[in-house]
Amino acid sequence: MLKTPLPRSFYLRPTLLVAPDLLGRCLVRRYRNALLAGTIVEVEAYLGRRDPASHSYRGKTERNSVMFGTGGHLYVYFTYGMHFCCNVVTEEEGNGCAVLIRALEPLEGLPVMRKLRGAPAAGDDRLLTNGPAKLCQAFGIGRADNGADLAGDRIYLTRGTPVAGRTIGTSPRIGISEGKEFPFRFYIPGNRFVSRP
DNA sequence: TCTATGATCGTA
DNA sequence: ACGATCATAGAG
Repeated sequence: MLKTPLPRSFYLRPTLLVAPDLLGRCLVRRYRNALLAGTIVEVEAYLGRRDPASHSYRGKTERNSVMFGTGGHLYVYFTYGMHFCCNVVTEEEGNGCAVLIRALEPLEGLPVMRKLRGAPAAGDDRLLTNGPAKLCQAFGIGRADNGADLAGDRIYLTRGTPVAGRTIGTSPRIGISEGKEFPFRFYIPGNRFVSRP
């Protein structure tokens, strides 16, 4: 596995090209002294000001300001009073586009992930990272990581094993009330760590 | 100030 | 199906 971070140019493309291209890539996270890693198996695209399901739909606020920055940064938000979720910002400054990472297949650092997830994931490693809030907890991602540069050395993506376009599954996005008609969820069919089949 | 609600998860 | 639990945004 190549350990060098993907270049900035990877993220500066149209979001609907980047999102499926993230499948099979590897998320690497340095957490204290541990190295955590996982393969991305499920994502959702959010298309900025023209997308009613996007946090950036109503323009820039303090909460979503990272979304309006340059691609290649991490947008972390807090929701439902208890969960963090993380997105990869795409395209150029001002567009407000991002891709939500919804599920990972753990590769390295499983013992640390089990400790961070605690009892809810006991006895089944699928429960470590098969959801956007679960994977953030397993990787120790929180408020402090909002705005992190993916070209840095704390959190970044590596090339991994890209997935051929024709084998990618699509569906409507999960948990939204508007924009349900668009198939902007992308996943690896049959992978055990996808949040919903 | 005040209030409704959410890109969710775990338990029943 | 439902409760937990609170930051955020928009209204007043």
